[in-house]
Formats: sequence, structure tokens, C-alpha cells
Amino acid sequence: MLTRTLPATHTSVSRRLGSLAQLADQDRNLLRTAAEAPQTISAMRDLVVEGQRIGGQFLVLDGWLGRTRLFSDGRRQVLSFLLPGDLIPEPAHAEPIAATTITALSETLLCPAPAPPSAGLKEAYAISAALSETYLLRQIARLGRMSAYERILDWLYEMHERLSLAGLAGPDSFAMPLTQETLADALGLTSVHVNRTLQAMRRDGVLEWRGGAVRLMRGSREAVPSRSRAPAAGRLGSALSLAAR
Amino acid sequence: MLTRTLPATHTSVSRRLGSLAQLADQDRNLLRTAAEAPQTISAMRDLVVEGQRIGGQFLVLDGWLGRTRLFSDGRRQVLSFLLPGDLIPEPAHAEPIAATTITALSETLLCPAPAPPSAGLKEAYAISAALSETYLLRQIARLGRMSAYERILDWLYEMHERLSLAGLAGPDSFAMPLTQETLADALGLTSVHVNRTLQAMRRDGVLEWRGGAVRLMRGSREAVPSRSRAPAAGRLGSALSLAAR
DNA sequence: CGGGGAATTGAGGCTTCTCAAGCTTAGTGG
DNA sequence: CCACTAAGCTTGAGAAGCCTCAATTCCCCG
Repeated sequence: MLTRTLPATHTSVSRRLGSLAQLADQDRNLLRTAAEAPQTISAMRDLVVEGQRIGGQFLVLDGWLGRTRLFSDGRRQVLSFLLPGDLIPEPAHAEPIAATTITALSETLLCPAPAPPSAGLKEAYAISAALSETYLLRQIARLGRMSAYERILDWLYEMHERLSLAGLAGPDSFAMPLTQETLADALGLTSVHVNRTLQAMRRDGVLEWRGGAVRLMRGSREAVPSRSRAPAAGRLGSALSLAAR
Repeated sequence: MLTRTLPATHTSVSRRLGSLAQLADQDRNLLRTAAEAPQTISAMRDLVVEGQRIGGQFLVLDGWLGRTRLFSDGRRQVLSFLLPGDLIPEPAHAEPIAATTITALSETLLCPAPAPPSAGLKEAYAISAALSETYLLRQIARLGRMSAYERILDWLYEMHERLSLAGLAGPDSFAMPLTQETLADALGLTSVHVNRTLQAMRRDGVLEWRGGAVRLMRGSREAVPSRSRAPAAGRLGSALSLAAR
């Protein structure tokens, strides 16, 4: 609740939203002001909960959050990630059905999203929401049809792309605050297998990992060992898409 | 394009949207009118495509559609399903990034969604959109942390719930127009394994399938053989969710 | 009655999981 | 300054789930 050292965390937000839509100085001022009263959430803590959390969306100033679902037997799935500059949607109408929790996966800084948003921000919010849906779809494709090796690589590239939008990544590297176990819970694997797969990737010269920093080697985008899982799919909707009659 | 036998397909739409939000007679009239100029799409045909498809959303009057992603090597993933009464969102801003195709998985009937919508419809549209996001999240949890047996069962229950909203399901049964291969592409499995798993489920008395009709046996909801996959998850966000500080 | 897609079945293999155990590293208190 | 601890990372060996590659059978339809 208290303002801490106050790094210029609002710049990530401004960078990201500014790259989604044209922002006027006025818009950036709104963001800067909002970021002046940040809220800390320590790692492993859940957002929401207790019916708390006033209305409105939040902006992630710093840190990584995850929307997670917990099974009654202890299995856990990280459904999606929220990175700096992302909007945390307010609990929707259909909330009771949702049953998802938003958890801080690392030390996190939030602030309420400016509301009502200016015209520029409004568009940025809309595009941000559209993007988050494409990330969900990508996650589905990843879990459904990719091998462990592919999942990890694809996920790393997605994180790199997303962090780049907020100016938080180098040309081929970024800070990775998650444990292998959390990554496993996101990619539908076990931490043991994530570990072994990462080793294989290092051996293949596809990436470096040491100490919370990931470096993706050039050209590794397509690197995938052996035949990847999954059948050849029926003739349904061949590569060339046909027009609706 | 031509109006065919014209079954009272608009009733499914009216039923579903009416169960999401309070609809006035005026709203239902809008729906009935819209449904008078339905559009046919034959099975296995793609929507969108060719840059066509004028603006605005569409309503599914009859049949099942799927949002699918095709990999360059032929692998296919059905990302989500669109059932009668569902809204087909218009290609979003970020469309170029999307790379998803909407395919008719069975003979399908569509019509443009009334726009601008009345107040009642507007709310129904919003709730419908929120619901479709929860279905995406559920799909992620299904693919990430469930065994084949669980995936199929959970998916069947979801379809039953959704069809029930449109009045298209019995208390424990519904018409299932998909092939096992398409189901496999949705659940991240092979058709061979789907087939074998279905046999096990029949053997367990969990369901009946014959001829495009599924019947879920009472109490099968929790039926899951043996130990289900996935590790016990770290201590992260234990079952009881903690409050944000 | 022939044809063709869909459903089944079989045998074998590979990816990923399970269950442990050992190792590393960073933080803590004496 | 250094045991001591706990979380996270590694490694091993064996088991299981799901896949691959064919065939074969079933069933709807012309």
C-alpha cells in the first residue's frame, strides 16, 4: 500500500499500451498518476479472494501474475500469465462460474487502471483484451498439439514477445522469475520433465538459462528435435482455407 | 444463402440468450427477424476466408462450428466450439495475429446478429462473451491437467451444459455430430486413443454413444478410473486461497 | 451391391510420469 | 563466519499412458 522505492514502473505500462495504440501526453499522464499509488503483492499470494477487490481493472506495474485453477486433488494449472503493462480484468458477470484465482508468481506491483479511460487508453485497453484472448488460444494449441520441447520453446518465445512490448526484454533475452515447477504447471508437464527438457535444449544450443535469465539463441525458433507428437489430422479444412459457400 | 425448410431454429437462439439475460418481446422479435435470412454452411467448410465476411457478429442457428488452428506440418487443434445460440465474434483488431479459422463441423445455419442490439440483447451478448472465455479457460485446464478419460468426460459434460442452455439436450443426453477424429483434435489426443477410451467408458457404464447420440449415465460425473495424471503441485496457493496483503 | 468414411482392433514403441534420492544455492541465526 | 535449513534443481530407474502404423470391420448411401 505504501509507495516504496518507486522505480519508474509506469514506463513499462506506458511502453506497452503505447505500442498497442497511439497515446497522447494526457493518456500517459493518467497512467503516471495511477502508478503513483501502487499496491504490492508478495510472491505466491492470491489476488481477489475474500470477495474483496473493488470494481475496475488493474494494471500490472511490475512482476508476473498467473491466472490459475486448482483441482480438488491438488493438481494445478496455470491458465494464463499477466505481465507488466497487462490489464487484470475485473471479475466478470459470470464470475461465480469462473473458479480461477489470480496469483502473484513473483513480487508484484499493481495499480488501478485509469477509469474512465481517455479515448487513447480505451483503444489500448480493447486491443490488450483482444491480445489476451489470442494468448489463451495459443496456450490451447500449445497444450493440445505440441511436445514438451515445443511447448517450452513456444512459451519462451511468447514471453519474450510480450515482455518486449513493455520494453522489458533484450533482443533475445529476458528475466524469468518462475520456478521450473510453476512452468510445469503452465505447460501441463511435471517439473522433472521440464528440467530434463531444458537440459536437452541447452545441449542443443537452443537457449541458456542460468540464474533467472533466459537467452534464446538465434534461429532456435524452429528448432525441434525428432518428430513432434500428434497425428496428421483428417482432411478437414486443409491448409488452404475454403470459402464459405 | 437460400432459405430452406426453415425449422424454428431461432428458438434455440432465443432460448439460450433468454437464459443469459432477461429478453423483452422486442428482443425476441429482433432475433426472429434476423433468423429469417439464414445462411447455410456445409460441413467441413471454413467461415471467414477470402477477406470476406462483412462486419458484425453472427449467430449460430443450428449446427456445430469450431475455431481451429492448423500447424504447418498438418497437426490440427480445435480451440473452441460454437453451438446453436452462440455468437461468432467478428475478426478482432488483432486479427492478423490470430491465425484461427472458423470451420463448420457439421451442416450449419447462421444469421447476422441483430445490430445494434437492444438493451436486453446487449447484456446477453456480453454474458455470452464472458461465458466463451470461461470455456477457453476450462479447455486449457482440461488439456493441461486431465487424463484422456477425464478430458472426454469433462468435455461431454460441458457440451451437455451448453446445449441445455439452448434447449437442445435431454436431461442426460444430446446429439453429437462430431467424428472421433475431430474430438481427438479438440482434446489433444489421437482418434485411436479416443476410441479406446470411449470403449472403456462404455464398459464402465459411464456413457452410451451409438449413432450420434450421447447419453451420460447418472453419477458418472466423478467417474475417473485409477490415479489421474499430474503431480501434486507445489505449495503455491494452497486450496484455501490467501488474501492479498 | 459397391464404395467410402468412420469406427475398431493389434502389436510395438516412445514420451512423459512416478517415486525417490542427492545436490546446490541462498538465506538465517548462533 | 559458518553450520543449518529449505527451496529449487538434478539425476536414476522403472512404469504407464498415449502414440504409430497398419489392417480390418462396420455402416450409411447412392
